[in-house]
Amino acid sequence: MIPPGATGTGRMAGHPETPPAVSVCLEVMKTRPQFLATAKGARQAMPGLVVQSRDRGDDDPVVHVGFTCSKKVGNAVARNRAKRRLRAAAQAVMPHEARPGWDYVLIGRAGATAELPFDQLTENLIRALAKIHGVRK
RNA sequence: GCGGAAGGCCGGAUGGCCGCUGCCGCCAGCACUGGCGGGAGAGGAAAGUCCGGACUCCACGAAGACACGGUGCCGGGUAAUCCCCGGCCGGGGCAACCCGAGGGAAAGCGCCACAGAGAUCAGACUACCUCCGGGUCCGCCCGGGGGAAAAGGUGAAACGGUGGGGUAAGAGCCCACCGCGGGCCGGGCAACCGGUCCGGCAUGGCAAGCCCCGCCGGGAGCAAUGCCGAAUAGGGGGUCCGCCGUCCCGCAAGGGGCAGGGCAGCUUCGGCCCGGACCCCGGGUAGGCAGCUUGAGCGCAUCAGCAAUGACGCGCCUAGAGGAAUGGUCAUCCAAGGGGGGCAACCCCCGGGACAGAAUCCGGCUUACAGGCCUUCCGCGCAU
RNA sequence: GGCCCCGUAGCUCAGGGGAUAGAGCAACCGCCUCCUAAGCGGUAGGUCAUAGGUUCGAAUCCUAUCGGGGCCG
Repeated sequence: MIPPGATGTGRMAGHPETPPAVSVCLEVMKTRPQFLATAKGARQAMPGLVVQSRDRGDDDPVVHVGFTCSKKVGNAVARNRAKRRLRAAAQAVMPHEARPGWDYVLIGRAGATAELPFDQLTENLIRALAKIHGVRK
């Protein structure tokens, strides 16, 4: 999925094959308990998306990222398109902005996630992460 | 040129950068895997899950019957169908053409509200004709008997229709045509069509009411099914057992033997109940693998056929994910739409892309859909 | 992905070819009471999910569509 080659537990932190800027290793979260746990954490809404996140507090520096859309967004085509754009945005932003050991869930919003220009969408994501990290400090 | 009918096809294109999922080759590697290169990667409906199959499991002597469900003009096509093609009949349209669950109501049962005199073993309100009696303003009226079922009116439907004869008035009472039923002849594989003769009105509608007749159907579904298989808990089996106690050695410290605990029992062997540790076994969850993509496949040509389709030849390989890849972004072009300029061809600017995302695989049907292209045909108008 | 069920008044449901489509609760008006509740009387409220078809006639029968809900080892 979005992080290069990130499937399964074979990928451990510290390997240098991830994007060179920051040594943050991304993984996609898939299971319902992970989503529910992250939903209890900090939440930041922006015009183009909603971000939920939490510090897992364990020693594992892996960053989990989940993508989701409610049926409010539209039919299957609209939901898949929104999730793809969120993946593309996460791929561009998360290696630089994410914090090791945190989980993030990106939620698509009706209309905006699919229609907003891409640079605004990434800018939304950066600002949302900055706000969350600022509050948590 | 205008209006219309039918059928088929397409469903943005090209390129750059960054990514995702399989496959192939090379290199590295114990394994997991990693690197480089190459090539592939959503639809006509992928949808609804309405039909039909393939495939898998379950059940079952073969086969048939009953029940239940489906289907229903005839012939053909197909692996099969509630599908497709051709034809028939009925209805609609000037026509091209379109629509139709379209077997059986003289096997049986059931239903036909309201209105109406009468609704299926039909019926007689108004009104018609006639006879008898009475009345009379000589038009006719009243009462009773009989004839008759044409007219009015009701209804979705009134026991054939139109016309003529006939009659006191009438009636298939008689005649002609139409309709209906039966026989014969001709055409057609058949549905059915045409002709002719006879009968003489007998047979209201509803079977998407029960039903009868013909044909079809065993049930469940890829979350099917097969294989591998953690942790934890639990099941079966095996071995061993702390503390305490007791016995032996020793002056003592200590060492060693027996013994897990409990119950019944004089004791042994043995029995029952309750524990702990370790090992083994099978079931089995998460998870993984297979099923999983070469198939009633696609393209082209020829032949057979009115066609659906079939036969044969050559060529091609065309998604296989698994909470689920097929994307993000930029540029140019193409078309819908809008504005401006120009007689026009055309030019410039703005603008923005229908319905919709594979999930075991096929054949159909149905539904959604911006816009575009092609072919054939019909009617009207004009010109020749 | 597959299988199955249900759409009738604001809510819960009847009605299974001929009704003006009913019942209970809720709503509104009135009576009762010092006031409220209960009780009594009355009123209004429906594209019978949508579209075709069968029938003289459809909420009811048939077909398709739309919407909602449930189940699977």
